[in-house]
Amino acid sequence: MSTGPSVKDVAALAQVSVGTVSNVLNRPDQVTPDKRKRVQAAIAQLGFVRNESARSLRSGSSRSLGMLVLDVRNPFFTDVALGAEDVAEDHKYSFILANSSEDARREQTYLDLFEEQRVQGILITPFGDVLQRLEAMRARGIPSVLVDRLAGSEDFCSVSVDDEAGGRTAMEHLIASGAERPAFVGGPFTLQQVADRHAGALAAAEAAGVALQVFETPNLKFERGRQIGDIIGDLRQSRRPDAVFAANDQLALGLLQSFTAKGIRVPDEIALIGFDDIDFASQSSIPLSSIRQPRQLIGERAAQLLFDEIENPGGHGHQQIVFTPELVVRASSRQG
Amino acid sequence: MSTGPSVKDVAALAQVSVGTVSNVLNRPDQVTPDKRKRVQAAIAQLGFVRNESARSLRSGSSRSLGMLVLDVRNPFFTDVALGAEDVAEDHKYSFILANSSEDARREQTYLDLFEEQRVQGILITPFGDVLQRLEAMRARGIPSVLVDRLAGSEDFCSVSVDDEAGGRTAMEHLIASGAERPAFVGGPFTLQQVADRHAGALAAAEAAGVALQVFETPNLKFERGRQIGDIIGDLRQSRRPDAVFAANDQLALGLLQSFTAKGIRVPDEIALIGFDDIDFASQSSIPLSSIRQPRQLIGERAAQLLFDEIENPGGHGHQQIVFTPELVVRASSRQG
DNA sequence: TCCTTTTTATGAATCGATTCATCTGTGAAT
DNA sequence: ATTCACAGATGAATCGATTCATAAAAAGGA
Repeated sequence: MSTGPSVKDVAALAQVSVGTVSNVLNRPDQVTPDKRKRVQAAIAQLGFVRNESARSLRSGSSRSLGMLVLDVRNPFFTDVALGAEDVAEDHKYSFILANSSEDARREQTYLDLFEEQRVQGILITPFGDVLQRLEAMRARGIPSVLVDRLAGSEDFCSVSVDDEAGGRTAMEHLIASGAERPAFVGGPFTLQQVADRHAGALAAAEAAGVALQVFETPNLKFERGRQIGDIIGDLRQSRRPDAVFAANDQLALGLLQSFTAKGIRVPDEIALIGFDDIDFASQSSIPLSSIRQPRQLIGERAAQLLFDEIENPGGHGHQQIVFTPELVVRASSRQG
Repeated sequence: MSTGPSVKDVAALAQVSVGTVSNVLNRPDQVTPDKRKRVQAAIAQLGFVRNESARSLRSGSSRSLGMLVLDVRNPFFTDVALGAEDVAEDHKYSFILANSSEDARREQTYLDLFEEQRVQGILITPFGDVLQRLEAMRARGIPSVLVDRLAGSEDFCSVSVDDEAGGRTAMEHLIASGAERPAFVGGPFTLQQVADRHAGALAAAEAAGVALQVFETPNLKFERGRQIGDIIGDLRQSRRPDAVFAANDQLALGLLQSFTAKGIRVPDEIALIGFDDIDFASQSSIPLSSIRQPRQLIGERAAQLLFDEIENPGGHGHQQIVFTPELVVRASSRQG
């Protein structure tokens, strides 16, 4: 129940001043080896652990980074997070991963938390309408970088892929493979990624002179894919799409599971392509075609941009890094 | 650059004392509606955000939970984390997820971090030798619950499945399906889960009078499975196992990918079973047999036990919850 | 030896929210 | 009219590590 030993206790035991203890903790080479050892011994003996709250209260800085993703269950985001975490570790920052679950309320709650904890910077894949808030936070000294989402303005750094190009590529591929009644599955359209991927697909469809059916979903999760799969599967043949572009691989895998269960042959009856190219895409029952994003690299670059701004707030110019996604064709959309 | 407004500024603007501001923040119903509204208006006007460091320094408590998992890329753990996070949210606690990546050094680093941040409790799937440290932390007021790992002693709460039974079930199934040269793939054996799953498999093999080959791996990741798959695939027919039990699904999927690439037929030439039954298991190129664990439920129960101890440190009795895992047979081990 | 520069050490002041002993004002009871 | 009880409000003291101006000690230089 005790609050544990403090620097004072350590100082007393080592017979030095509290300032010296603090120096051993933060600038060990400015302390005589003799005293340094005495202090370290005292720390070990008492089991002293520095109170981070007191530290960051006084010093103002917290040495931690927050990352807020749309869905931790999506391997795409854990891969991105891993890349970012590596960079954070190199800088000796701790890394707090939070999950908005595509829920605007949770997103706000976690931003509150980050702000209260005075994290030094935020990596975020926004869900709701948070850009204004992020700008306000930057003004108060907490910068942020948009991840997997192009900054519309020059006010943010962002690391993303060209979702529209990705969407276009996916749809062109489906049409080139013979699709006559293609569909897009995904949502919500307030999510920029979804809107862009759809816009690209629509452009490709229009260019080819075919109509694009749309099935809007409230989120991009596996379960939802299964549900839409059931709906699509139950359509009568003439109205049923013969090719589906899903806004991400989770949805696509859900669709695939439903189709498989219903005995719908993929790609013969319905061709299918996803987005992200998560590891499991290549391993699904029918290997899934997808649009590949450089997952870890996105995380690394985003963290690097964030550190650039943290360490050099004045001379930092906002940058938008945009990767070009890559078509990966597998059995789910290969021409029969 | 400013440090932002503090309670003092709010108090000045609202023309009340700092104590009243604090009361509005923490016990709003003890403040006259009139003043309460003035304070809230001032907070909004200044954009005041409470400094969590100062709060928890003074009050001693942090209202946050730490969770340390072996591998965030493994969907098993994100599912468990999700269950725990839900419970944490119900209690209005924030939830910090960290990733030891099966690395003892990182594990210690994150425990340091949790301790420095004075989290109220820890959920951990231990990798290295940390039980003593966890006991010391409990003595200092930070309790922990072991996740996916049975506590050997009565000193901890734990939520796990019976890994030995799971291992036995898996191996019995392989043998019943005709395996004559079964193998176990997994590691390191210092990981209790791995040791137990292997022990169960070994017991089943001995009972059936067949030898069990072992391929030890340094971790349980996808990549490693692919590597071992290549090694196994290159063995000459007579020495090559005809059935493999992998210590988790990630490994199993890696093995499967390698086998598929090498043209080895599963299950005809080599039968395969994993452990965890992650969502993707049912969706792999050849649907993967597995031993199912109740993933979210494990996380929920663990968090509940932790809260029980946090909120009632005196009258808390340690509990070991052990779920019985369940065999799920799919194509990867179905008799030909 | 004495003076200057550099290196180490000291400890009071500080960060910002919370706590709690104390004070004020209102209304009920005598 | 006087006392008592009590809800509300106050603000100085507090949590623990860091900072920084200052002092002391050590190392060079003349």
